[in-house]
Parts: sequence; C-alpha cells; structure tokens
Amino acid sequence: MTDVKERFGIEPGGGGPLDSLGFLLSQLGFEGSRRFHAALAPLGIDPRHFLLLRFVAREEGRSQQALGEMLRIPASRMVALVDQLEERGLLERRANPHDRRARALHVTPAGRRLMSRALKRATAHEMSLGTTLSDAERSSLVALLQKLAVEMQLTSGVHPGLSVEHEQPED
Amino acid sequence: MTDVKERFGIEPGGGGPLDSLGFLLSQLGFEGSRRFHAALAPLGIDPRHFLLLRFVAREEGRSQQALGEMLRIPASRMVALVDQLEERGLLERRANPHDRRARALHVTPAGRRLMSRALKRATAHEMSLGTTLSDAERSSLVALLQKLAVEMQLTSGVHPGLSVEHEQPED
DNA sequence: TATTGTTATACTCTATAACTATA
DNA sequence: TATAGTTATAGAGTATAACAATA
Repeated sequence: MTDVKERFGIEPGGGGPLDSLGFLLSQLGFEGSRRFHAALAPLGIDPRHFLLLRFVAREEGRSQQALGEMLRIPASRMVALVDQLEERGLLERRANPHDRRARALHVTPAGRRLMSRALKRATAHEMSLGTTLSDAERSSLVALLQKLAVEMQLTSGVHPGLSVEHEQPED
Repeated sequence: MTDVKERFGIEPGGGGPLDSLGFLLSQLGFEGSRRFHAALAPLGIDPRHFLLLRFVAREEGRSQQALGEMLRIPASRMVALVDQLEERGLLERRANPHDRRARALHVTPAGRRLMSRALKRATAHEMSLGTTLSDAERSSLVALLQKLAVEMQLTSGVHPGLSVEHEQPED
C-alpha cells in the first residue's frame, strides 16, 4: 500500500487527506447522489422513493414491515415514505385478510408508469457517470468498488443512509 | 461500456440498479463517512470540524469569510461551525486591525494538540479502507476515482455536502 | 452604498416512545 | 402478552432574509 501518511500532511500542494480513498468516496458519493436527486426531481420523487417503489414492485404484496426489514428502514420512517408514495397514487396499502394489522403494499398502474419514466432517468444518470473512462477502466472501477463493498459488509440494494438510526454524518 | 440497461432490470438476481456505479459510490461514500464520523466522535468533533480546523491551520489568520469561500461553506453555516470550535477552545476569532468587521481565524495550542490526535485517527481510518485490495488494486482504485472526480468537476479538499444550498439528498 | 459577520424565523427531518388495533 | 403500524413530541439542522457595525 502506498504510504498513507504522506497524504495527510497539512502542507499545501501535498494533497492532504483530500485525495485519500475515504474522502474521494465521500465526495463522489455525495455529488453523484445530488445529481441523481436532481434527475428524479422533475418526476416529484427522490432516490428513496425510487428505491422503495422498485422494491415494492419486486416484492409485490409484502407487508410494510417486511419491506422495511429488507431495506433496513426503521418503521417510523417507512410510514412517511409510504404515505408520500400513496398520496401520489403510486402505491397502495391493501388489507391482508390473514392479519388485519398488516398492510400489503402494491404498486398501482400509475406507479408502474412513473417507474418506467424514472428508470429512464436513472439509466441516463448512470450512463452520465464515467464518460471520461474507457470501457476497461469503468469495469475495473466497478469491480474494485464491489470488492470494497464486500469488505465493508454492504448489502446490494441496501443503502446505509436509510438504515442509520440516531445520527447522520455529513462528511 | 458494459450494457448499463441490464443493471436496471427489476428482476431479482439481476443485480438491479444496486450494483451501478452511482449506487456503489453512494453506498461506499456514506458508509465510509459514517465510520469516519465514529472515529472522530471520541474527540468531540465531526468530519466538518476536522476539515475546517485543518484549513484554518493551513491558512492561518485568514478571515472567516475567506475560509468559507475556499471551502464553499455558506456564511451562516460558518458561524455555527466556528462557534463550536471556538467554544471548545480549538480556534480563536481575532480582531483584524485593518478591517474591524473581519475576524481572523487562528488555531490555538489546544487546537493543534487535538488536530494531532485527530490526524492519527484519520490515518487509521484511511488505512482501514481497502485492506482486502492489493497495493496495485488500491492505487488503481484511487487513480480511477481521481479521474472521476475531475470529470465531475470536484475540487480537492472541497466537500460538496458542505457547499450545497437549499436541499440535501440522502441517497 | 457595499461588505463582514450574526441572528431571528420558519421549515424539514428525525428519533423516541406512547398508542391503537389486532394477534 | 406480543406485534403491525401510526402518531405526538421534541430536538437538530437548515435556508432565508433582516440586521448591526464597519468600510
């Protein structure tokens, strides 16, 4: 490994901690999210809605709690998220005949139409990233990030920003 | 470029948008930040304080506004951030004899002592990332991320999460 | 008249824990 | 007695715009 300490000098021009792997990931993750957020904004949803809507479509009919556990979204956050999607008529809470406490979540036709539009924007966003990299570079970058994701025990499709309880980092 | 559309299928097992470059960066950036936040917490500061304190040390005596412009931190956020660091005795606002409106920022001796401890933790955090990668993989990952940072017009040492006005993305 | 830094206000988001209705 | 989902409350963080002192 390259000498990590030299990246932490406070001398100007020396790079600083600013070109560290951690800082780069934080900058890029945040900036990418900001752009994705902007890409979805015209549709009236944000990345959390997009993620949840996709999951509901994939796990059609599951209870609100089951979905929340899969995505590791705390129950009280789920309420607001599902409320917002339901208000826009994108998904429905249906009664479960076997357990009247539970709410089965279903995507509505309008929800599917919006998902299709959102998917186009998400794809365009994804394609807008890494345009200065060659095909080989882009694949190798994704592979390395996946290796890092395994190391950090991240789960595919589960965003840590939705799972966190108590305090939120900004940097 | 690998076919980006196939990453966006909603079929389970197909990967989903979840292994996209954008989503990976967001997950990793957030999780890394969360860990860095936790690493600094015992010292009573968070990553924003660490970044600002380092900058003040590097640009000793600059005005609060000049620092804010360099880091692209809105003026009203700077007040709270500097307040917190001053309350802990880590930096001082000094009068500027040439312009009595301006406040020159200086790191105190206690601030330098704390920075040294924080630097150790930051280094340990940085070294804890990428331990499952070979030296060559780690360097190539950093190089690719830097290329992406250039593409996205990010500035070394400036975190977009501190610059944003109006709305904050979470994903 | 413009600028530096501060503050007052209102707004959004959150965690927590209490709560309802079911099981 | 436990669980699914909801809500009430209080706290943290923010943007905005107004503000005082100084230029």
